[in-house]
Amino acid sequence: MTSTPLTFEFFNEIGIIDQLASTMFVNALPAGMTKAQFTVLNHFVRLNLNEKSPADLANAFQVRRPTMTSTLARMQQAGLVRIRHDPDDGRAKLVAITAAGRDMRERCIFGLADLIPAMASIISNDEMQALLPTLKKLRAALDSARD
Amino acid sequence: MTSTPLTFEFFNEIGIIDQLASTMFVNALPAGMTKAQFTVLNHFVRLNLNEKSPADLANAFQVRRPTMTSTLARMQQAGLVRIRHDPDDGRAKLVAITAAGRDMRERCIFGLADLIPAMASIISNDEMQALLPTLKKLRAALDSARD
DNA sequence: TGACTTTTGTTAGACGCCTAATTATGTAGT
DNA sequence: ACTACATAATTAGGCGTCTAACAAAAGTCA
Repeated sequence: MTSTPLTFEFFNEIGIIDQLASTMFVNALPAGMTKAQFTVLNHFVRLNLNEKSPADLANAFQVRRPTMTSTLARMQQAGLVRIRHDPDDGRAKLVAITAAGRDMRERCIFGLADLIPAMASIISNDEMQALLPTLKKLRAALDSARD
Repeated sequence: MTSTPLTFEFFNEIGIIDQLASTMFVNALPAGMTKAQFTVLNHFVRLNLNEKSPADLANAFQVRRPTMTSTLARMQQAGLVRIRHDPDDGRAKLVAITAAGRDMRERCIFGLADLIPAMASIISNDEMQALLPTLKKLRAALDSARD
């Protein structure tokens, strides 16, 4: 299709896959839980972090600062994270996961477990493994292309 | 990382790539234009369509009906599409692209042209070509997995 | 010290996407 | 015909993401 350059077709597929997979993902989570919020919780647990600034978190997820502000506000409201002023920097804040946050993360992992076999019938490990290196490279390149 | 199963890592990369690429994409479009709206316009032109129902369009883009309703409402407001009741089905509507819509689509294509070389330095045609078959298969599988 | 620049976080406004529920219209089956 | 189910579109409400603009604090440097 000359009128659909490869580049557009490629990113169009990526976009639709993300949309569909994200919806399945969220539906496997406890009610009210979202992908963005789970990602934050998981980040704290996986990397065993104590406190991180919103800016650091935004950076870690390749998301803008205002996006992180609003996600964190909801998470704080839900008791999933604790936020305090950084005593060493009047501008900054420090975010930490709470016990309720860890608990919620556990329940998310539990719900998501069912998703793995479902996905296995849709795409094989070999296929994912084959694509992953290029995807990681692409992600890194796009990230550094951001101003 | 044992704690990040391949499946999650895979879809996480996809998600971030989509996010970053979409932002670049939208920034290359005329002011106020969005990816979703461009996609609709492009669909009409590429497939040389006359009229399509909102439901058909939603289906074509793997998007829910209410999503399409709101996108079309904005496009109609902007004069990019014309919407009328389907004379043969009291429930349905029929959407058509307007001259202004075609014009806008042209201007989008023009703006996007600059993106292709930029992307070329980020991922090669060969790499995209190599991934595309699996991505298309994955997209189709995820789509049919939807209820 | 003082002026300029950078960084952090927030607010405001817009979009796209979703789910749940509603209304109107069609279709099927008895 | 009537009833029951299915389909089209919408409304309402919520989340995540973005850009633009702003306030406050920190850093830089003459």
